[in-house]
Amino acid sequence: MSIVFNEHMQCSSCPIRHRAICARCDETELDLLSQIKSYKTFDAGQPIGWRGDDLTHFSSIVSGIASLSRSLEDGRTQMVGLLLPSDFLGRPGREQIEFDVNAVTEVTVCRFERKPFEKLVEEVPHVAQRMLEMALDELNAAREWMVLLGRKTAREKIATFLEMVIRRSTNPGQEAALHALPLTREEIADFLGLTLETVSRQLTVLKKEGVISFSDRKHFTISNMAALQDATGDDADGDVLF
Amino acid sequence: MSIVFNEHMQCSSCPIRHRAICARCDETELDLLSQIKSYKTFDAGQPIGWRGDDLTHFSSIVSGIASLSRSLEDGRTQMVGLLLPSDFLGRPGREQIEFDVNAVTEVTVCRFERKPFEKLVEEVPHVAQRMLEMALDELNAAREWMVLLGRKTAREKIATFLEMVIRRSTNPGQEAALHALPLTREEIADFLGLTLETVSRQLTVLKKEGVISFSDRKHFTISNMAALQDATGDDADGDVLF
DNA sequence: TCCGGCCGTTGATCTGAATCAAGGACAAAA
DNA sequence: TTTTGTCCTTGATTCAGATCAACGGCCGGA
Repeated sequence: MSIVFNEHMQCSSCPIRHRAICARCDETELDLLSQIKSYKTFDAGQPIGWRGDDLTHFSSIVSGIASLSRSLEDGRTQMVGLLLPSDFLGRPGREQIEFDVNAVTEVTVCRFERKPFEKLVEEVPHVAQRMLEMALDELNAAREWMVLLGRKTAREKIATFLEMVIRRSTNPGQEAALHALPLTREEIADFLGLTLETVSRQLTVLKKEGVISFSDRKHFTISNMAALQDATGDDADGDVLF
Repeated sequence: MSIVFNEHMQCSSCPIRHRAICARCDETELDLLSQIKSYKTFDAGQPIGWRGDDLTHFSSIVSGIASLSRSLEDGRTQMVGLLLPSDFLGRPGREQIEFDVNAVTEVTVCRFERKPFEKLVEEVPHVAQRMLEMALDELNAAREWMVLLGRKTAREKIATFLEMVIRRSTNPGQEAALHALPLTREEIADFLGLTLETVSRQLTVLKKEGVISFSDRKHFTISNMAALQDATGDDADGDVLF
């Protein structure tokens, strides 16, 4: 059974209450946010917005996964971010969206109209402080990702990606657990700066080596975590990418 | 003649007064910052800090250029940021440096000890607000850079890089002007996810095509801006990368 | 002025991943 | 059940950029 998000939803029972932009807010501040919030759900595969569109709302992902990407004219596409629950979408001070946003799975967002939200950011320091923290986390993740895109081999990219998936999954500790891979091969390719064929081949190699195994296209298990770590190309004291 | 940065330097006559983290501060707030600031200069080529070092100070670049980079164990290196005057270094809430920092040219920073600065970020909303703006700008730049690293050809990378250099140079309008290229070929390669040989070759190609010309290794002129733009692979309504 | 050490250029060759191409598996629709 | 479309896999071939290698130019120090 899943939660229903509507005007009756209380912030206090929100699943992202302590991780989203409202994390540092007290009850009074939460009330201010609450007054300007509304929920919206997008079907899997639906565009949430295109680069250049007017930025009418700021949103927090409440459930589901959205992608941020940019395309060159000839169709080459690079994903530049994956938005998971509690991640924030939109940037104060800009009037347009800067990247294409798509719902990878069904996505529900908690959103705020632009003007009132920008006013609130000025007036409630706890919101700006939390947004700063989150922006710096994302900046770090983006920089780690730049290392992957610029310098890692296809094999290292795939291994790093799988490692990230299990670290960010709902049961991160359990390496033997079945992990969901919500992206298609093409989406993974756009995330890693590869082609979908190369993604498929490298997954097959890791499978043949006994490092991972698939129950179906979208679910896998780690059979040999040490080997996966090794294949990432990162130092042993590896960093947290997201 | 260059400015001397010492304890007598007044914030009001600081070259980055209106762009750095203090940009939104009023005189009173500036005074608080002023009480905990000091200056430090690093020679060209010197390391400013290594990943994992204790983060003792937060710094604003006052003059010069610094680089942020990460290396894999086998020596492959990816630059993940170029810090120009007014850019900020260090991240509240972390106790270690997360990337290697090097002085590309001689660098002077205005710096603040960690604890008092973190306290100040909590107490002076204008600082957190400005830092948020700057972090979001950097995040955007990092994401644009991810597109370059993941999807652009060597030629497109070089053209995009040159375009960025002239946009961020001190005389951005003047396309006929002589522009400084403060990085070595190897540094450019580490920035673009290429080898130094490929950088050299692509610069030669653009030179032979009459798009750019070099007066010496570190200074060039744009001869054909339209051709350079075209070679970047970006849409005509190109974005601002930094 | 000569020497030694970067730094940069250019050439030859190699190779990892892209591209081109053909099917196969699966799920939803008819 | 068959059809249709999407997603994925696998094979053959190509090619952009890496790698390996040699040398040239410039600058600072002796």
